[in-house]
Amino acid sequence: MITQHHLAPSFPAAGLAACEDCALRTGTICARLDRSDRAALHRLGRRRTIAKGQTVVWQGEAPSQVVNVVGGLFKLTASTSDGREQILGTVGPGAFIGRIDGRANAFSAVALAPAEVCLFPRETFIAFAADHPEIGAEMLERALQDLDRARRWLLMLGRGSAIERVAALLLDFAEASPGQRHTFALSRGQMADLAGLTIETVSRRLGKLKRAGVIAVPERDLFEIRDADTLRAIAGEMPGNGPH
Amino acid sequence: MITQHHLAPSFPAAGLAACEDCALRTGTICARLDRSDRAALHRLGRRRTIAKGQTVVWQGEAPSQVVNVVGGLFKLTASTSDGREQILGTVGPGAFIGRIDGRANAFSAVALAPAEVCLFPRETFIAFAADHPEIGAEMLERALQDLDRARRWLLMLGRGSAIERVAALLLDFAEASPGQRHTFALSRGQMADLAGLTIETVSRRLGKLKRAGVIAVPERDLFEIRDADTLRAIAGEMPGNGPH
DNA sequence: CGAACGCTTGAGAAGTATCAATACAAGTGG
DNA sequence: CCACTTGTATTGATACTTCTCAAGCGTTCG
Repeated sequence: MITQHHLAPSFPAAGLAACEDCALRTGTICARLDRSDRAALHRLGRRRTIAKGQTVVWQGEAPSQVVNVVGGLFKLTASTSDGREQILGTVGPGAFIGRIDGRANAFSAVALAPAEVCLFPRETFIAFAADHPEIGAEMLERALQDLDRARRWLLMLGRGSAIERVAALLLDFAEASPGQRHTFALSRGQMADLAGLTIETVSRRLGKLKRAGVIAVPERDLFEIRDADTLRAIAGEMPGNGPH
Repeated sequence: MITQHHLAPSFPAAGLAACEDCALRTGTICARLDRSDRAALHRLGRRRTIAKGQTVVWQGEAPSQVVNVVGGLFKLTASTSDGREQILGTVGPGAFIGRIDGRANAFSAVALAPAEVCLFPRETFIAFAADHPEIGAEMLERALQDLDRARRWLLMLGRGSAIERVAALLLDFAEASPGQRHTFALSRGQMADLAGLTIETVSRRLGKLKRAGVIAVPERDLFEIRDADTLRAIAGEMPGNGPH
């Protein structure tokens, strides 16, 4: 789907031994490395905690470092020259941010929630990756997944109405948190930026879904899906939207 | 930009020795292989000519083969369940189409012009790529480029007005054919599918640009840029839109 | 010539953005 | 504790853009 979500709410404390805890996770760049290689990679980078709202990658700048997301949630945003912002997607644990060629970043990456990352100097990381083809394979897999998600969202933005987009977002949020009640991972404004709409339109469409009994919103940042079938029908069965 | 274009109008005749001519090109998957490896890869696939309008990859199907585009132009399209079609982008020589994991394709690939491709059975290609890391590196580079283009277009579809999208397409076409006069690489309907608009809106916006003296359209599928600065201003300086 | 196709143009309908007012919760400082 | 500010969400009225439906035009091709 559009957003990748938290695998777990907590992460190991930052520290020298952090890699050994962290690498147990599936889906990280390091996952395919053996213990000694992982230790070598660990020495090249440093672990940092990113506060909510902080930017780790800037649009238009050639990155001097690459980012491996360990925990938390980032939005990838791009702006037009006249200041309109579009969220290109969100990424969570396991994501790799930063170009490996020397070109400027096409987007900025901003933490939506407190996050944990590993930073590597770009050149150093490239040199390491050259010696470890497993990393390249992992990165290729991730890139192809990201490409798929981007193209699915492209279809949504190109051909979907406002209510289709909002419904798709809700299903996306719901997928991330099992159970009956779900939280809005994004504010209304962020949902609008992601869906290519305005805050008002998002709010109105949510209201419409609420009045139609498809969802319920007991609190401002909580919702419940009352009629999942209708919601899915509204979102439209986009190709690949089913269970992966 | 959004579309990748012809590197040259002609390609070597299909034949057993074709690889040796073709591989001289830059930007193909094979480019990084040495002569003997290329010959080995050549034995695994087969070369085919694709007629205009023919589909090589189907949305929703798990691909049994992967496609390496040698020449021509393809559109990548996806459809919603109710039949609305969105072009996700176009790809030209050097492009690689087809998932390497077993999942279903997220889009169809249709030839917009007579094309030349190399087809490889998926499993066979994967096995070969596993033995030749250069291929993985090349594919990663391509995937990241494609991702960038997809995200740029995402910004356009999410935040751009109809006239911005049309102007961006024109600049894209112009970039592909040097000189004063440029041809529309796509029909009005295809431009509409790509820009997420209707045929009528595309036609109307073109008329508006024509009346404003920004472009001239001496023939139906030819245009001239009269006021490049204004056209660029209308398209909006999207990040990375400048000369690569 | 007539049919088919792609493109253009028009009028009205639908959807979304914009501008503006209001509500509500969480701080902040007196 | 209260008044005040700030940020976020909702709601309303209106304007604007784009879509939809429909007709007309030019070219190509049988």
